[in-house]
Amino acid sequence: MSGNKVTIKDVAREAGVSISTVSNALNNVDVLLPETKNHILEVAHRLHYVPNLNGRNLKAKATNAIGLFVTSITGDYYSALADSIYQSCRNRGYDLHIFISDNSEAIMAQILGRRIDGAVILDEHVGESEIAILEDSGMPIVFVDREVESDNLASVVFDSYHEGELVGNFLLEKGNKTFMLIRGERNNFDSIERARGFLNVLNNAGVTVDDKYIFDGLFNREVTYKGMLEFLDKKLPLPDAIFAENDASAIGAMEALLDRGFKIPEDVSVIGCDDIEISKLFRPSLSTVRTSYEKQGALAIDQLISMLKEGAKGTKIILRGSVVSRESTIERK
Amino acid sequence: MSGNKVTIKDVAREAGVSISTVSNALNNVDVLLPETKNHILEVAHRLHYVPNLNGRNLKAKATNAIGLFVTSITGDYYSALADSIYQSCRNRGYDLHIFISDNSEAIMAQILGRRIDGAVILDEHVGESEIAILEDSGMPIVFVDREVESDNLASVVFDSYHEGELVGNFLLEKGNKTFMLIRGERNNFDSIERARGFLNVLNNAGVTVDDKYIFDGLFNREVTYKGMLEFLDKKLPLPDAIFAENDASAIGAMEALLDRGFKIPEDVSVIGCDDIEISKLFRPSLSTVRTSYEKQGALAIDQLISMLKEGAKGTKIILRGSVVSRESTIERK
DNA sequence: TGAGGGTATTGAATCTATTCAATCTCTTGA
DNA sequence: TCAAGAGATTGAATAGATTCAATACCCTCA
Repeated sequence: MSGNKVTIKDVAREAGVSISTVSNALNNVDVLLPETKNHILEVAHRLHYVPNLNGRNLKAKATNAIGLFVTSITGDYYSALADSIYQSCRNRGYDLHIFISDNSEAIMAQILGRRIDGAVILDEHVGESEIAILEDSGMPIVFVDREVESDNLASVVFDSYHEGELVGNFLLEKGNKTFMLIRGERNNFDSIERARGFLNVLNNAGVTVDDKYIFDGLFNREVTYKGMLEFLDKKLPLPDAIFAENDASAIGAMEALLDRGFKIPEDVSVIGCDDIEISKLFRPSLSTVRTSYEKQGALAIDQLISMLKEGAKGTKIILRGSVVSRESTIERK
Repeated sequence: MSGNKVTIKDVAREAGVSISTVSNALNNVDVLLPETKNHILEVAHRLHYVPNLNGRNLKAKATNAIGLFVTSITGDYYSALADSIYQSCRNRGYDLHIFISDNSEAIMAQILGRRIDGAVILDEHVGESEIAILEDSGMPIVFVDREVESDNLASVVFDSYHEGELVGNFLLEKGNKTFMLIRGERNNFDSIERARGFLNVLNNAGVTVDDKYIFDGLFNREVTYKGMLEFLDKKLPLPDAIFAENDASAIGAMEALLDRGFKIPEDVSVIGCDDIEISKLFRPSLSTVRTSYEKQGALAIDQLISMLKEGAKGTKIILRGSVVSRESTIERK
């Protein structure tokens, strides 16, 4: 009926051998008579025996599993990253356990509680003091949202400043002369860096952006939609091009413009950043900056596994994006 | 420097008490002198002690964790479901471990290996024989992609047949007379049921759909886009309304229609099923059938936890959707 | 003063699987 | 025939935590 938990002891009794022998048979330790081994395997299979992982991992001091810690699982970034990390783990023979977390305690419990052999962390809840503890624990960990580098701590991050530069150069090359910047969150690192890169490029070209043409979209579609409508109500002249610091925000801006009857890109060009799924599907399709989340995930696992298997030291990897030009931007004379 | 693994033994030695006393202090067993307990807690904190979960779970025969097994983590359905399951687990005080899987062995290893106390499974790789083993194991499990019901096995599924009926009735009430059906996959249960519900409603109203107006979109945007272009090239009269069995497919159909210069909904109405994120954002926004993944996730966890805590028996829950009317459908005279 | 009783603490068993040294069995060769 | 050696199997220790019966201690009261 139920509660039928088969242990190695049951297999041993049923097969008429010792527990050690069953263990050897199951772990391919090549010292058994083939007939003994086959018999044990047959019995184990018949009883639906599956090793208790708690016992196994306790003794082995290893789990063959990697943990991925994220604050959310919704959204293109998270799912693309999780997916590429999954693929990489799979190719390398590791199990992947994904944990969603809204505080760092659970993360520390899983990592220091030895339920995994290594971790990838994308979670701003983890603070400096916890990083120090993690470093001290010797557990190999790769951060994908901050720059860290030590014996057992590594990171794979994007160059947000460069993304801002890319957009600035792209828009200038297309002949745009006046600009609007829709910011993300004021104290978000990526937001600050994208803005800095963008504005520096413009400044170097002798272009300044008036404060009236900068507002906070908070990386959010609805917020930007409303912000854009407010801007349009002021009846100021439209800029040649708008840079929204992420695609969700850019879509919100485009919706507001379209709802007010403006044509994109004829009246104004719009470019975002991130290349989320909707960007390609929206009409007009959105120009943007693509960074490879797949590459980020793969590099994170590569690094984690070389720390795990070869005892490699953690390093810091910085990835750069590239512009994807679509319908929402146009060449201006 | 590193590899610094603190065990309960270290805490006991440092605090000058026995291992049992440390265990009692940490687990709030109320038999200790407050000063002893506080001292132990202080030492444990100072040493950054975190219990080894393998040891703890082995002895306790419980993990306080629920496993979610999915074949993928990308896509609106998976992420919405995972998110609602996460929220429910969190509210109930359980950890959630998400596992992506492309075969059933890993699932069986985790579940029968006792690394979790219960599971939610959305994974067609799990076959009948494995379900029998799971049932026999007594482990509480909720399936969200198939109907199962036994002492420790439960399910929460959608009524796809009813979804098809909803669309049929909705389109008939809007005055549509001729129809096109874009199917999903021929041997997919949801696809079969949605088609059956839709066509039955039409048949009961005396309407038939010619085979020329039925094609397979495989639940896929690109495939449907191409299929729709092929259809349009035949220059057959457009139907009043098109039902695509999922939203991705409906978006593909709309893209083809728009690219050929047709107007939606003036020339033809389009309705999908699933209410994915893009549906609301696309222009025109897509009418569709909404089923609550959030509710599905919450019910799955409700059920799982009552099996876990109260030893409740598994039941079968069937959820129904409702039509969301947006810009892509119109009233016809 | 010493038996009885309550409270705080500890020792030892236990959970399951792995590992390695020890044992047992069989064969071979002097 | 028996020692040596090879090969197969087993016993016992171990991993880190929990649990419960047992002990130690202190106080009270006859």
